[in-house]
Amino acid sequence: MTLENEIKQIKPFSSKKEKAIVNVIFTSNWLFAIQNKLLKPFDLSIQQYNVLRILNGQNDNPITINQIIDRMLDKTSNASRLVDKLVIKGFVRRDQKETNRRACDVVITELGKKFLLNIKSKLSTLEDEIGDISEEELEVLNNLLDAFRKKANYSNF
Amino acid sequence: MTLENEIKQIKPFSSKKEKAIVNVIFTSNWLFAIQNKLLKPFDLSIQQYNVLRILNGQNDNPITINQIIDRMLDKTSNASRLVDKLVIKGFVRRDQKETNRRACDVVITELGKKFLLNIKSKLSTLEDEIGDISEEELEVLNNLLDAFRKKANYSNF
DNA sequence: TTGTAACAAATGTTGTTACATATATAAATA
DNA sequence: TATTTATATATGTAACAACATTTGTTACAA
Repeated sequence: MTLENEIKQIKPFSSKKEKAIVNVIFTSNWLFAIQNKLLKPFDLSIQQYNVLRILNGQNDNPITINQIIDRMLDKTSNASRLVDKLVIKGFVRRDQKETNRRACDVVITELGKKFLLNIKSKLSTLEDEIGDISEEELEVLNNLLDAFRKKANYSNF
Repeated sequence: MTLENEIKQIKPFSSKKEKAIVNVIFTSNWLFAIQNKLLKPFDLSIQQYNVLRILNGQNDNPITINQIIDRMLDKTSNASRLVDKLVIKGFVRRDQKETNRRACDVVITELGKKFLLNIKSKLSTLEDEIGDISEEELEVLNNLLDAFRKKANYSNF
């Protein structure tokens, strides 16, 4: 179904670029809704899930809160409290850094790894069941999205 | 810049589709942050802005709250309170429907139209300054996103 | 060395969102 | 007609997020 039909738009988009902007946002929200539904039974928010994935991707190298924020898809200012929740659940450990007592080392625990593995097996069906699109097309999509995020040099946002 | 660099990922994505999922979400958040920054001086949230655009797209035909929800990019359950805020600002009118006293007619006011026009002129620079990508590529991007949102018939999310 | 600035994280506050529930009305059915 | 069910919106509540501020620590310059 095309975007115009899905959002029941009457006026056409004023440009392909405007449509692409809306299309990216709409698709993202669509993915969010699906993921959210899948994560709900695990009592884990998407942001918590993403932090867990970031830590898992570190191969046991601890990272700081600021580094987590850097790597997050949505640069939330609440990483500190997100980590809190993961600590309470036992999925994450947070220790004061030895070299810098302001910063802290955050690392995923074995329990966190197991939990994530369990979730991933459930979520992988999501990947299988969406996207009527070939490997070549996925490659193109990824490249176009990367290009789409370029800003003009003089722009100041 | 590629996605992997932007989110400083160490492990590669396990599939092009997984990368595409993250890429769409990341790009959407990127767009959100830019739009948010541009709308901030107007004291208007993105959701309020979107509702205003939906109403403006109606060519003076009133629509109900449910129809607004239908057309929204993020199907929030708070359309009622969003309309509240726009009514307070004088950008929108809400009347009880004559044919159905449960429902209501929501319509944009002249003030709302003027306000939107003013904002749009500011936001159009956003469109001009992002996306290093041709018209043909935008067409491809839009089609790929539409295809990406397809679900397998048997899937139940 | 002392004072100031910069930094990393945590926290307070305010507003928003999601979800469940309530209210009011309309439609359907017995 | 009376009762049940469905519909459209509104609202209460708890969790969450954004933003600003605070706390504790480090760096650096006078």
